Amino acid sequence: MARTQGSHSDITGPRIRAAARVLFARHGYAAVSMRQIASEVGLQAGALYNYTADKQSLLAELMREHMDDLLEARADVNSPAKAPLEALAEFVRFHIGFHIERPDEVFIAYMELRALAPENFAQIEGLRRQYENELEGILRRGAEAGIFVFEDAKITTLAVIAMLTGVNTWYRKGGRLSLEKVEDIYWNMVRRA
Amino acid sequence: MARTQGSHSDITGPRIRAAARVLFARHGYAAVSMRQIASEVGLQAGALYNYTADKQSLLAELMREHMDDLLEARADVNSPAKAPLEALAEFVRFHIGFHIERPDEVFIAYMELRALAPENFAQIEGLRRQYENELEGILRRGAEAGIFVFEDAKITTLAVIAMLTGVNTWYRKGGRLSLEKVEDIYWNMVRRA
DNA sequence: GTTTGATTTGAACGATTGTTCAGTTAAACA
DNA sequence: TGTTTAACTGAACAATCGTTCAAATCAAAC
Repeated sequence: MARTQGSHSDITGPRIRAAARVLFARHGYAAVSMRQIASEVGLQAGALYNYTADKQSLLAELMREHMDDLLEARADVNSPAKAPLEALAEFVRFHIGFHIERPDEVFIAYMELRALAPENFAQIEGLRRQYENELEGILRRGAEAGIFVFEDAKITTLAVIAMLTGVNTWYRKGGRLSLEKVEDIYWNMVRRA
Repeated sequence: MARTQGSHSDITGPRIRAAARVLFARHGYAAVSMRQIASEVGLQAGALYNYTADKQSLLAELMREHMDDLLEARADVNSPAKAPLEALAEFVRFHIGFHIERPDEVFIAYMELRALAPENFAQIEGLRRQYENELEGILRRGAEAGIFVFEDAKITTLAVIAMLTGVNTWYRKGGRLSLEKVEDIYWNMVRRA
């Protein structure tokens, strides 16, 4: 066995995904060629296929990685036995904080769903629903306790998440507002609704 | 001169743009081929070039058409000498009403700016700024009159428009909420901020 | 019924696409 | 030092891309 150390492969893989992430977010999946990605990493196009089965899988991997990070980070923070109102506040702050740090990933996860092959779409959609269920659970428990009032838990879940993810359309790191300010703003918006 | 009447060209042109609009919105500009567009209209790809110089111009035309409609519709409604608060309410209702009726156009105008060649980008951006200036003018007049309070008129303008255009991420025609309800909701949100 | 010119076809073009693969390179082991 | 093998190159592939254009088609005008 040669080249277990000093090998490039354990650093090239992440570099490829990073380049793809930036290019996909900036120009869109369909508009980016494998040669562009390779050139960004300093490789020939053929070398990419040591790290991904094809272009489609590269996109799917990026999305899966993002969703896995999201669910894992959420699991780290989540404390199951909390009052609904407190749990909702915690969720809002977590969601804003996580998404504000990853504008490229969020943009891709939202925009390029249409570029996913059916099987990949189903998988990513499953992870997404898993995350939505966290919020939906909080809302349902709140409704049972008579704290929250809404018509449909599913729709309300989607509306809240759409609203929260909307931060990324206007917030840029290093802007006037601090993360805490933004979290407060959105928490107030959610609470009112 | 033959075929001034009964000619197909005055119906084929709009049909091409309509097909392109739907396909661009659904799959993205880069992912849609001229052959797909042509096939949707029942033509061969070559025939499209009687109606557009190239694919890029087709996209630019769609955007320009949309922005022209927007500015024209706005000019029809706008009554210049109104109190700032009333003018702002009118603007919010107009913006929501106009955008909610054109989800495809709005989505393309927002997403495919990156696909525009520099000169087309500059032109569309000019029209967009023209529209933004309408709102910015209202805000400035309101600030001078001491009715509105904000730090930066330009940023506030962008924030309000981004927020309003956000309707299209969740509102679908035929949903539970009526147009008037939605207009009310957003007007309340804007007024608070 | 013939002419006319707008409209469309169908084939072709060069470029670019995603992908494959035999061969080269160089680091790690014996 | 020589062998091994992961990592990469560079060329090639079939397919598809946007675009062009001569030829065919069509319906209105005379």
